[in-house]
Amino acid sequence: MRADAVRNRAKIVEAAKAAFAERGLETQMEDVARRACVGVGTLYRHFPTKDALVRALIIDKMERQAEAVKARLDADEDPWETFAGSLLHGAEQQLGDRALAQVLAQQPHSTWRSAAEEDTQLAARMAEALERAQRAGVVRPDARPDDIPLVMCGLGAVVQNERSWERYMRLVLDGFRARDGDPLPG
Amino acid sequence: MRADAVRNRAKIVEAAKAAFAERGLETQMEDVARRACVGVGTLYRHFPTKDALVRALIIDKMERQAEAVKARLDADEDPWETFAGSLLHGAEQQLGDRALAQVLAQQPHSTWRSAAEEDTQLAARMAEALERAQRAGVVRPDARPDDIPLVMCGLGAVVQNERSWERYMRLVLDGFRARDGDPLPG
DNA sequence: CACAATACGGAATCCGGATTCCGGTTGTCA
DNA sequence: TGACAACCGGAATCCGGATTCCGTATTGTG
Repeated sequence: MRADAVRNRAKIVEAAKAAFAERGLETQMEDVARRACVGVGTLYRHFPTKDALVRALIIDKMERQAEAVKARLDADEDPWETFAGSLLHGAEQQLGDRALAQVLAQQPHSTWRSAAEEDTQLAARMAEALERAQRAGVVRPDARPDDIPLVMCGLGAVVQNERSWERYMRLVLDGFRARDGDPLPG
Repeated sequence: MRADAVRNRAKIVEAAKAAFAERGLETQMEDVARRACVGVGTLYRHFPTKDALVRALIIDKMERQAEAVKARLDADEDPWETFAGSLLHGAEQQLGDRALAQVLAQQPHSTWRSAAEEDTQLAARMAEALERAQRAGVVRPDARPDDIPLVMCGLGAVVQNERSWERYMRLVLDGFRARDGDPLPG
Protein backbone atom coordinates (compact mmCIF):
# COMPACT_ATOMS: atom_id res chain seq x y z
CA MET A 1 0.00 0.00 0.00
CA ARG A 2 1.29 3.40 -0.91
CA ALA A 3 2.53 5.60 1.88
CA ASP A 4 -0.09 8.30 1.42
CA ALA A 5 -2.80 5.66 1.42
CA VAL A 6 -1.65 4.41 4.79
CA ARG A 7 -1.59 7.91 6.16
CA ASN A 8 -5.05 8.66 4.85
CA ARG A 9 -6.54 5.50 6.20
CA ALA A 10 -5.31 6.40 9.64
CA LYS A 11 -6.73 9.90 9.36
CA ILE A 12 -10.03 8.46 8.26
CA VAL A 13 -10.29 6.00 11.10
CA GLU A 14 -9.51 8.69 13.64
CA ALA A 15 -11.99 11.10 12.14
CA ALA A 16 -14.66 8.42 11.97
CA LYS A 17 -14.17 7.39 15.57
CA ALA A 18 -14.60 10.95 16.73
CA ALA A 19 -17.51 11.74 14.48
CA PHE A 20 -19.54 8.63 15.21
CA ALA A 21 -18.82 8.78 18.92
CA GLU A 22 -20.09 12.31 19.02
CA ARG A 23 -22.98 12.34 16.57
CA GLY A 24 -23.98 8.71 16.39
CA LEU A 25 -25.09 6.78 13.34
CA GLU A 26 -26.63 9.81 11.67
CA THR A 27 -23.13 11.04 10.98
CA GLN A 28 -22.76 11.58 7.26
CA MET A 29 -19.96 10.21 5.15
CA GLU A 30 -19.12 13.72 4.04
CA ASP A 31 -18.67 14.81 7.63
CA VAL A 32 -16.20 12.05 8.19
CA ALA A 33 -14.35 12.96 5.00
CA ARG A 34 -14.22 16.61 5.94
CA ARG A 35 -12.90 15.87 9.41
CA ALA A 36 -10.24 13.66 7.90
CA CYS A 37 -9.35 16.37 5.37
CA VAL A 38 -10.02 13.93 2.58
CA GLY A 39 -12.49 13.61 -0.29
CA VAL A 40 -15.44 11.28 -0.03
CA GLY A 41 -13.93 9.26 -2.83
CA THR A 42 -10.92 8.45 -0.73
CA LEU A 43 -13.12 7.50 2.15
CA TYR A 44 -14.95 5.05 -0.08
CA ARG A 45 -11.77 3.49 -1.39
CA HIS A 46 -10.91 2.50 2.16
CA PHE A 47 -14.37 1.48 3.28
CA PRO A 48 -16.73 0.37 0.55
CA THR A 49 -19.79 1.30 2.53
CA LYS A 50 -20.93 3.37 5.47
CA ASP A 51 -22.01 0.17 7.07
CA ALA A 52 -18.57 -1.36 6.64
CA LEU A 53 -17.02 1.66 8.31
CA VAL A 54 -19.36 1.50 11.29
CA ARG A 55 -18.82 -2.20 11.57
CA ALA A 56 -15.08 -1.72 11.77
CA LEU A 57 -15.42 0.90 14.46
CA ILE A 58 -17.78 -1.18 16.54
CA ILE A 59 -15.69 -4.30 16.34
CA ASP A 60 -12.70 -2.28 17.43
CA LYS A 61 -14.60 -0.95 20.41
CA MET A 62 -15.67 -4.43 21.37
CA GLU A 63 -12.17 -5.74 21.16
CA ARG A 64 -11.00 -3.10 23.57
CA GLN A 65 -13.85 -3.93 25.86
CA ALA A 66 -13.02 -7.60 25.73
CA GLU A 67 -9.47 -6.74 26.71
CA ALA A 68 -10.68 -4.68 29.61
CA VAL A 69 -12.74 -7.58 30.91
CA LYS A 70 -9.81 -9.94 30.49
CA ALA A 71 -7.65 -7.60 32.51
CA ARG A 72 -10.18 -7.64 35.31
CA LEU A 73 -10.43 -11.41 35.20
CA ASP A 74 -6.65 -11.78 35.28
CA ALA A 75 -6.38 -9.43 38.22
CA ASP A 76 -8.59 -11.90 40.01
CA GLU A 77 -9.99 -9.56 42.59
CA ASP A 78 -13.32 -9.62 44.36
CA PRO A 79 -15.72 -11.56 42.08
CA TRP A 80 -18.53 -9.07 42.52
CA GLU A 81 -16.25 -6.20 41.66
CA THR A 82 -15.03 -8.01 38.59
CA PHE A 83 -18.54 -8.64 37.38
CA ALA A 84 -20.12 -5.33 38.26
CA GLY A 85 -17.02 -3.42 37.22
CA SER A 86 -17.06 -4.99 33.78
CA LEU A 87 -20.67 -4.09 33.28
CA LEU A 88 -20.11 -0.54 34.47
CA HIS A 89 -17.10 -0.21 32.23
CA GLY A 90 -19.25 -1.22 29.31
CA ALA A 91 -21.77 1.39 30.30
CA GLU A 92 -19.15 4.11 30.34
CA GLN A 93 -18.03 2.98 26.92
CA GLN A 94 -21.52 3.48 25.60
CA LEU A 95 -21.77 6.81 27.31
CA GLY A 96 -18.74 8.01 25.38
CA ASP A 97 -19.88 6.71 22.01
CA ARG A 98 -23.32 7.48 20.70
CA ALA A 99 -22.94 5.15 17.75
CA LEU A 100 -22.01 2.25 19.96
CA ALA A 101 -25.04 2.80 22.13
CA GLN A 102 -27.29 3.01 19.08
CA VAL A 103 -25.96 -0.17 17.58
CA LEU A 104 -26.32 -2.02 20.84
CA ALA A 105 -29.87 -0.80 21.26
CA GLN A 106 -31.15 -1.17 17.73
CA GLN A 107 -32.33 -4.20 15.94
CA PRO A 108 -31.20 -4.08 12.33
CA HIS A 109 -27.59 -4.58 13.29
CA SER A 110 -28.17 -7.32 15.77
CA THR A 111 -26.90 -9.85 13.29
CA TRP A 112 -23.32 -8.74 13.20
CA ARG A 113 -23.46 -7.28 16.67
CA SER A 114 -23.77 -10.72 18.15
CA ALA A 115 -21.20 -12.05 15.71
CA ALA A 116 -18.77 -9.41 16.92
CA GLU A 117 -19.49 -10.22 20.53
CA GLU A 118 -18.49 -13.78 19.93
CA ASP A 119 -15.51 -13.08 17.71
CA THR A 120 -13.99 -10.83 20.25
CA GLN A 121 -14.71 -13.29 23.01
CA LEU A 122 -16.44 -10.51 24.84
CA ALA A 123 -19.37 -12.80 25.46
CA ALA A 124 -17.21 -15.61 26.74
CA ARG A 125 -15.33 -13.37 29.11
CA MET A 126 -18.40 -11.77 30.52
CA ALA A 127 -19.79 -15.23 31.03
CA GLU A 128 -16.68 -16.14 32.96
CA ALA A 129 -17.05 -13.07 35.18
CA LEU A 130 -20.66 -13.96 35.82
CA GLU A 131 -19.86 -17.54 36.69
CA ARG A 132 -17.18 -16.60 39.16
CA ALA A 133 -19.56 -14.24 40.89
CA GLN A 134 -22.14 -16.97 41.06
CA ARG A 135 -19.67 -19.46 42.52
CA ALA A 136 -18.79 -16.89 45.12
CA GLY A 137 -22.48 -16.65 45.92
CA VAL A 138 -22.78 -12.94 45.20
CA VAL A 139 -24.96 -13.29 42.10
CA ARG A 140 -28.23 -15.19 41.88
CA PRO A 141 -27.69 -18.70 40.58
CA ASP A 142 -30.46 -18.52 38.01
CA ALA A 143 -28.79 -15.71 36.06
CA ARG A 144 -27.45 -16.82 32.68
CA PRO A 145 -24.72 -15.53 30.37
CA ASP A 146 -27.23 -14.34 27.82
CA ASP A 147 -28.84 -12.09 30.36
CA ILE A 148 -25.86 -9.82 29.89
CA PRO A 149 -26.55 -8.74 26.31
CA LEU A 150 -30.10 -8.16 27.49
CA VAL A 151 -28.93 -5.63 29.98
CA MET A 152 -26.40 -3.96 27.71
CA CYS A 153 -29.05 -3.63 25.06
CA GLY A 154 -31.40 -1.88 27.43
CA LEU A 155 -28.57 0.25 28.61
CA GLY A 156 -27.95 1.41 25.06
CA ALA A 157 -31.37 2.98 25.01
CA VAL A 158 -31.13 4.44 28.47
CA VAL A 159 -27.78 6.04 27.86
CA GLN A 160 -29.11 7.91 24.84
CA ASN A 161 -32.22 9.20 26.48
CA GLU A 162 -32.01 9.67 30.15
CA ARG A 163 -29.47 11.34 32.28
CA SER A 164 -29.41 8.90 35.16
CA TRP A 165 -27.96 5.86 33.47
CA GLU A 166 -26.08 5.13 36.66
CA ARG A 167 -29.26 4.58 38.63
CA TYR A 168 -30.37 2.22 35.92
CA MET A 169 -27.16 0.24 36.16
CA ARG A 170 -27.36 -0.01 39.92
CA LEU A 171 -30.93 -1.11 39.78
CA VAL A 172 -30.08 -3.87 37.37
CA LEU A 173 -27.02 -4.89 39.33
CA ASP A 174 -29.15 -5.22 42.42
CA GLY A 175 -31.41 -7.39 40.33
CA PHE A 176 -28.45 -9.67 39.67
CA ARG A 177 -27.66 -9.74 43.33
CA ALA A 178 -31.13 -10.65 44.45
CA ARG A 179 -31.47 -14.11 45.91
CA ASP A 180 -35.01 -14.31 47.26
CA GLY A 181 -38.17 -13.85 45.22
CA ASP A 182 -39.30 -15.91 42.24
CA PRO A 183 -36.72 -17.47 40.00
CA LEU A 184 -36.24 -15.94 36.57
CA PRO A 185 -38.60 -17.35 33.93
CA GLY A 186 -37.73 -19.39 30.83
CA MET B 1 -67.14 16.85 8.37
CA ARG B 2 -68.54 14.91 5.46
CA ALA B 3 -69.63 11.36 6.09
CA ASP B 4 -67.07 9.75 3.80
CA ALA B 5 -64.31 11.76 5.40
CA VAL B 6 -65.26 10.38 8.79
CA ARG B 7 -65.32 6.86 7.45
CA ASN B 8 -61.94 7.30 5.79
CA ARG B 9 -60.34 8.74 8.86
CA ALA B 10 -61.42 5.71 10.83
CA LYS B 11 -60.09 3.36 8.18
CA ILE B 12 -56.80 5.23 8.19
CA VAL B 13 -56.39 5.10 11.93
CA GLU B 14 -57.09 1.39 11.99
CA ALA B 15 -54.72 0.70 9.15
CA ALA B 16 -52.01 2.82 10.72
CA LYS B 17 -52.34 1.10 14.07
CA ALA B 18 -51.92 -2.28 12.48
CA ALA B 19 -49.12 -1.27 10.15
CA PHE B 20 -47.01 0.54 12.73
CA ALA B 21 -47.56 -2.11 15.35
CA GLU B 22 -46.36 -4.73 12.97
CA ARG B 23 -43.59 -3.03 11.02
CA GLY B 24 -42.53 -0.23 13.34
CA LEU B 25 -41.53 3.28 12.38
CA GLU B 26 -40.08 2.24 9.03
CA THR B 27 -43.65 1.75 7.84
CA GLN B 28 -44.19 3.89 4.77
CA MET B 29 -47.05 6.27 4.29
CA GLU B 30 -48.00 4.43 1.12
CA ASP B 31 -48.31 1.17 3.02
CA VAL B 32 -50.70 2.78 5.41
CA ALA B 33 -52.70 4.25 2.56
CA ARG B 34 -52.84 0.93 0.76
CA ARG B 35 -54.01 -0.93 3.86
CA ALA B 36 -56.69 1.67 4.37
CA CYS B 37 -57.72 1.40 0.71
CA VAL B 38 -57.16 5.09 0.31
CA GLY B 39 -54.82 7.33 -1.67
CA VAL B 40 -51.81 8.93 -0.03
CA GLY B 41 -53.42 12.28 -0.64
CA THR B 42 -56.31 11.36 1.59
CA LEU B 43 -53.97 10.15 4.24
CA TYR B 44 -52.20 13.51 4.20
CA ARG B 45 -55.43 15.44 4.43
CA HIS B 46 -56.11 13.77 7.74
CA PHE B 47 -52.59 13.82 9.12
CA PRO B 48 -50.32 16.54 7.79
CA THR B 49 -47.19 14.55 8.45
CA LYS B 50 -45.96 11.07 9.15
CA ASP B 51 -44.76 12.35 12.45
CA ALA B 52 -48.19 13.68 13.33
CA LEU B 53 -49.71 10.30 12.56
CA VAL B 54 -47.25 8.43 14.73
CA ARG B 55 -47.73 10.94 17.49
CA ALA B 56 -51.46 10.38 17.47
CA LEU B 57 -51.04 6.62 17.63
CA ILE B 58 -48.55 6.77 20.46
CA ILE B 59 -50.61 9.15 22.53
CA ASP B 60 -53.56 6.87 22.08
CA LYS B 61 -51.58 3.89 23.26
CA MET B 62 -50.41 5.80 26.28
CA GLU B 63 -53.90 6.82 27.17
CA ARG B 64 -55.00 3.23 27.19
CA GLN B 65 -52.05 2.33 29.29
CA ALA B 66 -52.83 5.08 31.74
CA GLU B 67 -56.35 3.72 32.02
CA ALA B 68 -55.04 0.25 32.67
CA VAL B 69 -52.90 1.52 35.51
CA LYS B 70 -55.79 3.47 36.94
CA ALA B 71 -57.91 0.36 36.90
CA ARG B 72 -55.26 -1.46 38.87
CA LEU B 73 -54.96 1.36 41.35
CA ASP B 74 -58.71 1.50 41.82
CA ALA B 75 -58.90 -2.23 42.37
CA ASP B 76 -56.59 -1.60 45.27
CA GLU B 77 -55.11 -5.06 45.48
CA ASP B 78 -51.71 -6.15 46.68
CA PRO B 79 -49.38 -3.14 46.24
CA TRP B 80 -46.60 -5.20 44.75
CA GLU B 81 -48.95 -6.77 42.25
CA THR B 82 -50.27 -3.37 41.31
CA PHE B 83 -46.81 -2.01 40.70
CA ALA B 84 -45.25 -5.00 39.02
CA GLY B 85 -48.41 -5.75 37.06
CA SER B 86 -48.50 -2.23 35.65
CA LEU B 87 -44.92 -2.49 34.51
CA LEU B 88 -45.49 -5.90 32.98
CA HIS B 89 -48.58 -4.67 31.24
CA GLY B 90 -46.54 -1.90 29.72
CA ALA B 91 -44.04 -4.44 28.55
CA GLU B 92 -46.69 -6.49 26.83
CA GLN B 93 -47.93 -3.37 25.18
CA GLN B 94 -44.52 -2.76 23.72
CA LEU B 95 -44.26 -6.35 22.66
CA GLY B 96 -47.37 -5.97 20.58
CA ASP B 97 -46.36 -2.69 18.97
CA ARG B 98 -42.99 -2.30 17.34
CA ALA B 99 -43.45 1.42 16.79
CA LEU B 100 -44.24 2.01 20.44
CA ALA B 101 -41.12 0.18 21.50
CA GLN B 102 -39.02 2.15 19.05
CA VAL B 103 -40.35 5.47 20.18
CA LEU B 104 -39.82 4.61 23.79
CA ALA B 105 -36.27 3.49 23.13
CA GLN B 106 -35.14 6.21 20.76
CA GLN B 107 -34.02 9.65 21.52
CA PRO B 108 -35.24 12.03 18.84
CA HIS B 109 -38.81 11.68 20.00
CA SER B 110 -38.13 12.01 23.66
CA THR B 111 -39.46 15.54 23.60
CA TRP B 112 -43.05 14.70 22.91
CA ARG B 113 -42.79 11.27 24.43
CA SER B 114 -42.38 12.79 27.86
CA ALA B 115 -45.05 15.35 27.07
CA ALA B 116 -47.43 12.53 26.27
CA GLU B 117 -46.57 10.70 29.43
CA GLU B 118 -47.54 13.70 31.47
CA ASP B 119 -50.62 14.61 29.48
CA THR B 120 -52.06 11.20 29.89
CA GLN B 121 -51.18 11.13 33.55
CA LEU B 122 -49.42 7.89 32.91
CA ALA B 123 -46.43 9.19 34.81
CA ALA B 124 -48.50 10.33 37.76
CA ARG B 125 -50.30 7.05 38.05
CA MET B 126 -47.18 4.96 37.84
CA ALA B 127 -45.73 7.17 40.52
CA GLU B 128 -48.73 6.45 42.69
CA ALA B 129 -48.33 2.71 42.18
CA LEU B 130 -44.68 3.00 43.11
CA GLU B 131 -45.37 4.99 46.21
CA ARG B 132 -47.96 2.56 47.48
CA ALA B 133 -45.55 -0.29 47.04
CA GLN B 134 -42.92 1.63 48.92
CA ARG B 135 -45.27 2.43 51.78
CA ALA B 136 -46.10 -1.25 51.98
CA GLY B 137 -42.39 -1.91 52.23
CA VAL B 138 -42.17 -4.13 49.17
CA VAL B 139 -40.13 -1.73 47.05
CA ARG B 140 -36.85 -0.14 48.06
CA PRO B 141 -37.38 3.31 49.53
CA ASP B 142 -34.73 4.99 47.41
CA ALA B 143 -36.52 4.24 44.13
CA ARG B 144 -37.97 7.32 42.48
CA PRO B 145 -40.83 7.92 40.04
CA ASP B 146 -38.46 8.85 37.26
CA ASP B 147 -36.76 5.49 37.51
CA ILE B 148 -39.78 4.10 35.73
CA PRO B 149 -39.26 5.77 32.37
CA LEU B 150 -35.68 4.61 32.66
CA VAL B 151 -36.79 1.03 32.81
CA MET B 152 -39.44 1.33 30.13
CA CYS B 153 -36.90 2.95 27.86
CA GLY B 154 -34.47 0.09 28.28
CA LEU B 155 -37.29 -2.32 27.81
CA GLY B 156 -38.08 -0.75 24.46
CA ALA B 157 -34.68 -1.80 23.19
CA VAL B 158 -34.80 -5.24 24.74
CA VAL B 159 -38.19 -6.05 23.34
CA GLN B 160 -37.03 -5.33 19.81
CA ASN B 161 -33.88 -7.34 19.97
CA GLU B 162 -33.94 -10.19 22.34
CA ARG B 163 -36.42 -12.91 22.87
CA SER B 164 -36.32 -13.11 26.64
CA TRP B 165 -37.79 -9.74 27.55
CA GLU B 166 -39.52 -11.42 30.43
CA ARG B 167 -36.26 -12.32 32.11
CA TYR B 168 -35.22 -8.72 31.71
CA MET B 169 -38.38 -7.49 33.38
CA ARG B 170 -38.04 -9.89 36.28
CA LEU B 171 -34.45 -8.93 36.79
CA VAL B 172 -35.36 -5.28 36.94
CA LEU B 173 -38.32 -5.92 39.19
CA ASP B 174 -36.06 -7.76 41.59
CA GLY B 175 -33.85 -4.71 41.46
CA PHE B 176 -36.79 -2.64 42.65
CA ARG B 177 -37.44 -5.10 45.40
CA ALA B 178 -33.90 -5.13 46.70
CA ARG B 179 -33.46 -3.59 50.12
CA ASP B 180 -29.88 -4.31 51.12
CA GLY B 181 -26.79 -3.20 49.22
CA ASP B 182 -25.75 0.34 48.39
CA PRO B 183 -28.42 2.98 47.90
CA LEU B 184 -29.03 4.18 44.37
CA PRO B 185 -26.78 7.06 43.33
CA GLY B 186 -27.74 10.62 42.43
C1' DC C 1 14.34 11.48 -14.33
C1' DA C 2 10.25 9.44 -16.98
C1' DC C 3 6.59 6.05 -16.74
C1' DA C 4 3.23 3.24 -14.88
C1' DA C 5 0.51 2.13 -11.26
C1' DT C 6 -2.02 4.00 -7.42
C1' DA C 7 -4.51 7.44 -5.02
C1' DC C 8 -7.05 11.57 -4.69
C1' DG C 9 -10.98 15.11 -4.73
C1' DG C 10 -15.41 16.31 -5.17
C1' DA C 11 -18.98 17.24 -8.63
C1' DA C 12 -22.55 14.45 -10.65
C1' DT C 13 -25.67 10.64 -10.09
C1' DC C 14 -28.91 7.65 -7.92
C1' DC C 15 -32.42 6.32 -4.82
C1' DG C 16 -35.78 5.62 -1.43
C1' DG C 17 -39.30 7.86 0.74
C1' DA C 18 -42.13 11.85 2.24
C1' DT C 19 -45.01 15.48 0.62
C1' DT C 20 -47.57 18.28 -2.88
C1' DC C 21 -50.81 19.14 -6.59
C1' DC C 22 -54.70 19.06 -9.37
C1' DG C 23 -58.25 17.05 -12.49
C1' DG C 24 -62.03 14.09 -11.38
C1' DT C 25 -65.73 12.43 -7.65
C1' DT C 26 -69.16 12.46 -4.11
C1' DG C 27 -72.04 14.21 -0.38
C1' DT C 28 -75.17 17.72 1.00
C1' DC C 29 -78.36 21.31 0.97
C1' DA C 30 -81.85 24.17 -1.19
C1' DT D 1 -82.58 17.34 -9.07
C1' DG D 2 -78.71 20.80 -9.65
C1' DA D 3 -74.89 23.30 -8.00
C1' DC D 4 -71.04 23.76 -5.19
C1' DA D 5 -67.99 22.77 -1.68
C1' DA D 6 -65.47 19.23 0.38
C1' DC D 7 -63.10 15.04 -0.82
C1' DC D 8 -60.44 11.65 -3.49
C1' DG D 9 -56.58 9.15 -5.90
C1' DG D 10 -52.16 8.73 -7.19
C1' DA D 11 -48.76 10.53 -10.51
C1' DA D 12 -45.23 14.01 -10.23
C1' DT D 13 -42.04 16.50 -7.34
C1' DC D 14 -38.64 17.25 -3.87
C1' DC D 15 -34.94 16.15 -0.86
C1' DG D 16 -31.39 14.42 1.90
C1' DG D 17 -27.73 11.31 1.71
C1' DA D 18 -25.07 7.49 0.06
C1' DT D 19 -22.32 5.98 -3.75
C1' DT D 20 -19.99 6.35 -8.33
C1' DC D 21 -16.97 8.35 -11.84
C1' DC D 22 -13.25 10.32 -13.98
C1' DG D 23 -9.81 13.90 -14.85
C1' DT D 24 -5.63 14.95 -11.84
C1' DA D 25 -2.01 14.48 -8.67
C1' DT D 26 1.38 11.32 -6.11
C1' DT D 27 4.33 7.57 -5.43
C1' DG D 28 7.96 4.53 -6.24
C1' DT D 29 10.49 1.84 -9.70
C1' DG D 30 13.94 1.02 -13.52
